[in-house]
Amino acid sequence: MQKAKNMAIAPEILPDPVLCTVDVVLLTLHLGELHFAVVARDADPFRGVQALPGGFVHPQEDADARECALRVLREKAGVSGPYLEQLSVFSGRARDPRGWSVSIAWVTLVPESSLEEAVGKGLGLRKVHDLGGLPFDHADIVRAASDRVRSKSSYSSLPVHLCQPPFTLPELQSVYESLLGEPVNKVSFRRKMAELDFLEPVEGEMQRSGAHRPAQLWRLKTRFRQALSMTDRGINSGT
Amino acid sequence: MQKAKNMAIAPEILPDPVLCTVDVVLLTLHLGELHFAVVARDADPFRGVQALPGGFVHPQEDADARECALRVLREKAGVSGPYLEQLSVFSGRARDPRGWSVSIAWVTLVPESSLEEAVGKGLGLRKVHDLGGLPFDHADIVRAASDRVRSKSSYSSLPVHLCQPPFTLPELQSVYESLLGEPVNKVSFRRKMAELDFLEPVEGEMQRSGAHRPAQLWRLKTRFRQALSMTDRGINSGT
DNA sequence: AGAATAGTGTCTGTGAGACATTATCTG
DNA sequence: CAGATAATGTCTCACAGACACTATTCT
Repeated sequence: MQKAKNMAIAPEILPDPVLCTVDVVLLTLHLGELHFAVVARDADPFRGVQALPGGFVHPQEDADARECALRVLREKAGVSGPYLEQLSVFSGRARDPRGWSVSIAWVTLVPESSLEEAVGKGLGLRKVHDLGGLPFDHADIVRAASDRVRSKSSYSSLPVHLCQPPFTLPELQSVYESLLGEPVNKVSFRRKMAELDFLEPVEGEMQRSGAHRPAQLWRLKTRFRQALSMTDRGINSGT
Repeated sequence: MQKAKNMAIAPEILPDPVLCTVDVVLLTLHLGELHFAVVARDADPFRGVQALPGGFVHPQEDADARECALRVLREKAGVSGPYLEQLSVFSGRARDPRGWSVSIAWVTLVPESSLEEAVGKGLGLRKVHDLGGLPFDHADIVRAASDRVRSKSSYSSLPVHLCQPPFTLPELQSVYESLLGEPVNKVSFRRKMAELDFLEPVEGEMQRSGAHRPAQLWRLKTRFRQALSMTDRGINSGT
């Protein structure tokens, strides 16, 4: 990379500076309820307050905003290689006392087991409906994230990222039910999973909780680690 | 560490500057095909090249990014009060020779008739598949916009914004068919419009092209000017 | 009257949900 | 063998699409 300060901008047309940040809504399922991760802020404003993991874009380190979000996730939650989707931009002069700011918000879904170490080091988990005391417009961001995830859950493979592979279909079904907030018909659910075709069986079975037939174990097909599998006709409530 | 006092940010923790811009994909239907608007750039880089209407965020003028996009639309395309939806953020150090930049991209849909004046003043219209010669990553942005609009068209009221009210149901159906790229079943289409419930009849009828029964005229219910009406089960092809 | 398009009634096949049944484990 | 849960077979009803029919205009 030899490219120096090639294209300078004439000072008179340089716009006023905008603060450019990234915030990540890290979602996981804890005791059957959707939670998001918070960390204590280490600087003003709101020093010490629990907030979404985030930070300024570092143009020297981050090739783009996705890389920035991945860095934040690595540094603040010890998470690597997760499903990561851009949510929306939250912007304006009112949301941050330091000035006109842009927050590029991301959503990521991880199985609870992948957070154990970070939770030991101070990462917090809060229910997505418990939004009190969040700084900036982080409550809006979390609401947008959980709305997005819930609505996508009804017609896509998205919820699978909350399951630690390998997992059974009954386990995955209960994850869908937690997100959708209602029971799902078992036969329809399995038909839909077959149609979406994002799972592959893992050889070997699990027996868990003793006295019953063992269940087949499954994992996500690798080509769906970032792309979602979607269907026109959603998964509906059942039984 | 941080010695940030009240509002000021200590210089040592100030991140490198990021260029913050807005780009708008203005879509309309021309001769039954989806087109996007371009304007000649009035400054380097790419001065004189046809590009998406856009520009730097002006923190003094724009309360937030949506207001900025609306200002751009007003100034460069003479459009006011359109349906406007945030598309995505395009970011990184590679997309703009001036440095690490963020483009907050928006999509807007307008009826062709509302562009007549601006087209007379130099606004260009290009087919969404004709992406040659666009600067920056504008081709990616247009692709993302048309993909988004096409996919939302199958299950929402989105295409209605391409129709100048009042319009007839056959006219609206042909707009849906243009976007979906396939014919739609008339009975299903009308059932779906009734279910989505975003239209209201306008008193008076139109007769057009003479010799046949006149059609009822419709317009969008006001509460759907920004919000979309959505359905689980999409509009599918027919006949 | 006839042509042309708007708008509706109705049949049918597909597929989602309900329910019943089989399968396979533990104790 | 009983009990528990996994997995599947099958019936039914709702709804999307097909098709035919009616409605209303103009020439």
